[in-house]
Amino acid sequence: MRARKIIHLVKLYQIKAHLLCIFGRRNNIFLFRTTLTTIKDIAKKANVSTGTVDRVIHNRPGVSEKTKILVKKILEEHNFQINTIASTLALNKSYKIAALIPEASAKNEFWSEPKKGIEKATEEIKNFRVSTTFFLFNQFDNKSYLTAFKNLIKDEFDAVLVAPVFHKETIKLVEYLDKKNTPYIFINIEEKGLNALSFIGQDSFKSGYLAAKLMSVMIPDSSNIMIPVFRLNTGNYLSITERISGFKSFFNDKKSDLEIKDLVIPDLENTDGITKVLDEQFRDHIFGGIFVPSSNAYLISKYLEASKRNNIRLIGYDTNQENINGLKNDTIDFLICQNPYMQGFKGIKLLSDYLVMNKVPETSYHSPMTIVTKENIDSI
Amino acid sequence: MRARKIIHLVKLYQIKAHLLCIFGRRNNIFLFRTTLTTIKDIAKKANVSTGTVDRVIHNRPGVSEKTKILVKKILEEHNFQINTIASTLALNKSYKIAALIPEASAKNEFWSEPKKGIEKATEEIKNFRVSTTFFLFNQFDNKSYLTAFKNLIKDEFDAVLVAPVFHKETIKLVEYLDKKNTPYIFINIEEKGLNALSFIGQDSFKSGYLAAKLMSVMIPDSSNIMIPVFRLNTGNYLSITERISGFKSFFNDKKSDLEIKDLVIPDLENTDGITKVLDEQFRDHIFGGIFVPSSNAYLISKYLEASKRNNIRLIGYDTNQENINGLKNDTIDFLICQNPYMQGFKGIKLLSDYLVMNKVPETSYHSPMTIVTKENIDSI
DNA sequence: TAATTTTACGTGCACGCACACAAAACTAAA
DNA sequence: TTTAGTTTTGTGTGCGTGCACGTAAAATTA
Repeated sequence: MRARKIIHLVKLYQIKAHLLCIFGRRNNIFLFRTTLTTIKDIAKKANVSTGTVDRVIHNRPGVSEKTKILVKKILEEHNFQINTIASTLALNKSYKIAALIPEASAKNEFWSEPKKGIEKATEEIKNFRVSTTFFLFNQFDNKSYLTAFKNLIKDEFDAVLVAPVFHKETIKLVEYLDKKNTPYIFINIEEKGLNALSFIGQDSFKSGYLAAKLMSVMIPDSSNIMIPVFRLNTGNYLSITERISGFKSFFNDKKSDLEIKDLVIPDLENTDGITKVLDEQFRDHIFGGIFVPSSNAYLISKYLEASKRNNIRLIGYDTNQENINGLKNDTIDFLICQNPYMQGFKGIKLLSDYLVMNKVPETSYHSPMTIVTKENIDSI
Repeated sequence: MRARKIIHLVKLYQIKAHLLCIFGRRNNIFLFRTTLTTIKDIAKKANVSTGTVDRVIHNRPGVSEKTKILVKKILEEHNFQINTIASTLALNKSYKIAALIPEASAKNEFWSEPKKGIEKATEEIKNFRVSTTFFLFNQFDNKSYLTAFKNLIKDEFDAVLVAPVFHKETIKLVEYLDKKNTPYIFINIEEKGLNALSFIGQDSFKSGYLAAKLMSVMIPDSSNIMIPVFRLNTGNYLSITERISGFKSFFNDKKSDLEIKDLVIPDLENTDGITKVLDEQFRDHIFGGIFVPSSNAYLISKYLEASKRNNIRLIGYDTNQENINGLKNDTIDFLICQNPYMQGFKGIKLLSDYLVMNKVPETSYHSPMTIVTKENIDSI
């Protein structure tokens, strides 16, 4: 018994000695370390019990104004921050996060990446008793989005990660969450003006601007550019609009007199239809480049290949398999990629940090715009 | 007393109920959750005490073969993973990481970013009792690197994060660390063939390849390209070589017959000297583009401006202030940026994970090659 | 002034794990 | 069979925090 105490004393001594921080500089050696002050230490300094310190920290009632002020002062003096890992252990509380994202399909595997990121993050935070439940929907079917939402509200969740693919339906969802005071983060698609805790995704406008830059160095100043928009891209409609306006604003800023032709393509399932519409355009114009503001660049790529139109520069979004094929056979020049894995990962991490340690995230995290070419595709 | 027990039982029940996982699919709802099995649970199943389970988990002696096998079986059946946060709390052990990186100067603020990343990571892991000590050196002075190293070995560290700026000196450092069995990770500069736990930085070869791609779309096929190398870039010499060979290999692969002129510039402090060397080159050749494989693109940029040579495409590395100026006044077209903040952050995180939870990192993490232009510089 | 309520603070257990130590279960020699 | 030694297993304490509960002292009421 005695011996054990001594051993613990020695341990304690080692730690305390170890924690003797030398802040400041000496021989270019910096110690960067935040002292581990415990509520016990604080309690001793304030001549109160740990219970009182705890009450002060959590603003629980039952502390006289006098001691409250004293303890608060000492807490601040020591820059005390609660030890989250001990706290979670003691709290023994579990959190449930819902992830409302599109399901990946063979045709469109984009959303498998955020899902993987979410799963990885969930794995990392499981010891904090945070779990994730997926509610998947068809990104082309707003009904399925509503169904997923209805399934979601059957249970209680502490936070929600949403890919707000459908605007109107998202308003309803948000209304519900706001009423319930449930925090939520948007990923991939930005919805401004709502009470989201944060947004994680690309700055669509700037990505369009960058695409324009790339286009401008590839084509002569006098060229025309086509921007085809596919009807069925119901989802990230706003992103697409933003990308386009970013793209155009580059040439505006440059005071370039090159012409940009918007083109709506009604049905992305119908190859013949696409061909017809594009043939028409090419009859009337000479295009130097095509900017596809969605992930469907491969459709244009296939058309260009089939109709043997060479020397037309093509820039698109996202590294889905068909786009990658386009890159590899030299019909697509650049793809702008938005790190979808990271979006899912970060989304869950931020929500977990918010729930577990009350860490309020930034209002937005813009994922880096990785530029993918035939040459670097394998290293992305 | 009785009441308290009951409350705890209720708590326990809630958690267990909560953990009743429904794996698999139902209405597109997935529960992604790894069950929280404790050593207590395992002990009960195996009809042994938690002490025995603990001994088995950590391969400690004193367990009969029979029970060891039994416990191991049950551990595997439940896919048991120790709860790191409870473990660190119980271990009450502290780890010290040394960070051996160049110091940022007014002239070269690049290394302030990894430092910030390291500080941020340290802050995040402080509750795991991991601390970081900086040993800074002058990136142009190998003596200072050795001094920093000597300061480092005065103390004992559990892991080291190194920017191996000087090759020969790094060999010595590594020899020492290997003997001491201290794990180390390289950031920013790759040193192959050593026992580093991991490398975090750019794939220099691929970045050169990408630069070549960008260059190739900007200049006519018949142009000449200049690659100036500055003598004083002692540090990342290998990276620079790799970048150059990546760059050249792009045009090799393309079977392009354009000419690439290597140029060694002796003294980067002497503007007149630079001007003289470059003037000479421009007298003899017509260059369509210049690829600066170091962070000194701004020197070329200044020359081009001063000598009023327009329409020469310029690609460089790193977003230091002078390079940014070059971007903004349109003399530099592209900068390839290597996310230095992330390198520091990730380096510390990986070492901490390795120390605290024995998580072995990948052998290399290549940071995304962000392409910076005048147009997106403000959003990076 | 006593009885009662309210306020203010201390105490002890639990979270999941690690580890020192106690205890029990064998083993083998006397 | 007893005893000492060895191996195996069980127990208890602490890590830092949260919280239910206990309890003096102070404030209020009768």
